[in-house]
Amino acid sequence: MASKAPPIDKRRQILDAAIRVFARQGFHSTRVSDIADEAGVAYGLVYHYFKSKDEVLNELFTERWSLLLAAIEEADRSEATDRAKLEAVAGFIVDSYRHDPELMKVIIVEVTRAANSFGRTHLPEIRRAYDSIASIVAAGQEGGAFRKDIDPTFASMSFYGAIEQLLSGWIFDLIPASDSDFDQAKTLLVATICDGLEPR
Amino acid sequence: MASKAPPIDKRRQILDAAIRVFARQGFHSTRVSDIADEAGVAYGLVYHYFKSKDEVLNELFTERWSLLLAAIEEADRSEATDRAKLEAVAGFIVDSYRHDPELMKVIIVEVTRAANSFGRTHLPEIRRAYDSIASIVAAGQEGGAFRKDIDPTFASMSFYGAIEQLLSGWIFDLIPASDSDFDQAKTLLVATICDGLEPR
DNA sequence: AAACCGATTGACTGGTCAGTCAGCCAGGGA
DNA sequence: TCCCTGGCTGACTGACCAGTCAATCGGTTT
Repeated sequence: MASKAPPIDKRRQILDAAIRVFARQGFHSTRVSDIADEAGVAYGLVYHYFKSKDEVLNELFTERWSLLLAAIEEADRSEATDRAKLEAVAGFIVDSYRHDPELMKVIIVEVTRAANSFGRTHLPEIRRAYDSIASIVAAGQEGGAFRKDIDPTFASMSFYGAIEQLLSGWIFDLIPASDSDFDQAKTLLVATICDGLEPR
Repeated sequence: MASKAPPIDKRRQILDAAIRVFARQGFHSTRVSDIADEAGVAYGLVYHYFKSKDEVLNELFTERWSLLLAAIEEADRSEATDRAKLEAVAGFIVDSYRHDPELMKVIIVEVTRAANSFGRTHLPEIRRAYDSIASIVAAGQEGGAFRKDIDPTFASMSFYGAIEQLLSGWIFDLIPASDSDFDQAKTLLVATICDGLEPR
């Protein structure tokens, strides 16, 4: 008993190879043969497990984005202060990058910031993230923790935009990306959005 | 005398057509023939004026980005308050979108947020924008207008990221884009980054 | 051992386009 | 009138690559 799955999961192997190749060359300039080569697998096998090249990227995105959505929604529902909820969101995304920079690079560069081509399909899911963040802000306004003259949707876009810009900076070596930079970023992100630049 | 240039500038005509087509279909899925058709011009003429399809996009980006850089750098040098300088930057970008949404869509979607493929070539110029904004923030910190515990580069990335995210929201119909939304955005953008979400 | 079946292989096909190029045409000069 | 020049034309080519498919392999069942 207990041996329906082959010893090595070729499907997983292909997905992991795809992460590496997409991160290195970008989705558009990777050939399906590149993925197969990187995975050490025959060309045709990619099509045994996936309907198309697009579906490979799809799978990578969905796998990770659902985690991210879950994390944001959990923060939203938690009992923490509103500011701590935002910290949790920023923290989760920054840590995602820290632990798997290649995957996050692919997701941001090829999906999230490619809303014209590939990301178009996923706009609803992407939007759900903005909405959940907006919901945290709205709750903060209700409870008096945040001022009420800034539209929650607007605040959410700014916050998320700042996070993504930061990741882009790391991805393309525009800003230093050490462990301490990551930790600082979490704090500063929230400090900026909550306290602002002007001294109190 | 005075007629070296043909009555209609075909080169300009091609560039304008390219803006429309790139905005509609995205760079990757527009064929050079699409540009020629939209411009009402023969296929080969595109190659008379431009070395390649890439060069068309290049030209569009450079044309507009240099204006943007000039505007930011002028704000940086001006005598206004530091907060007003940031307002000038946000205002210029928002107005650019208001007056020419298709061009800005192309620039953001195909260059600025496509740092992996096309944007890679332009990273230095893009970076210059971040740096100039950072320089405004740094000046504000020197003069005591801004708190000093937030790294200027970090603040600059957050600010620019927020702006770009907002434009993306307009571009992809995630948030309403009326004239009053544009005006509000300028103010809120600066209010958020300077004052923060928490009440004072 | 023979039939069976899903995993695996990689040569091949069909379609798509960027870029080339040989030549056309209009109008200015001799 | 007849060249000459350079903007302009669009059919054509060569390269590239996603996706197909017929064949093979290796393990399991009867």
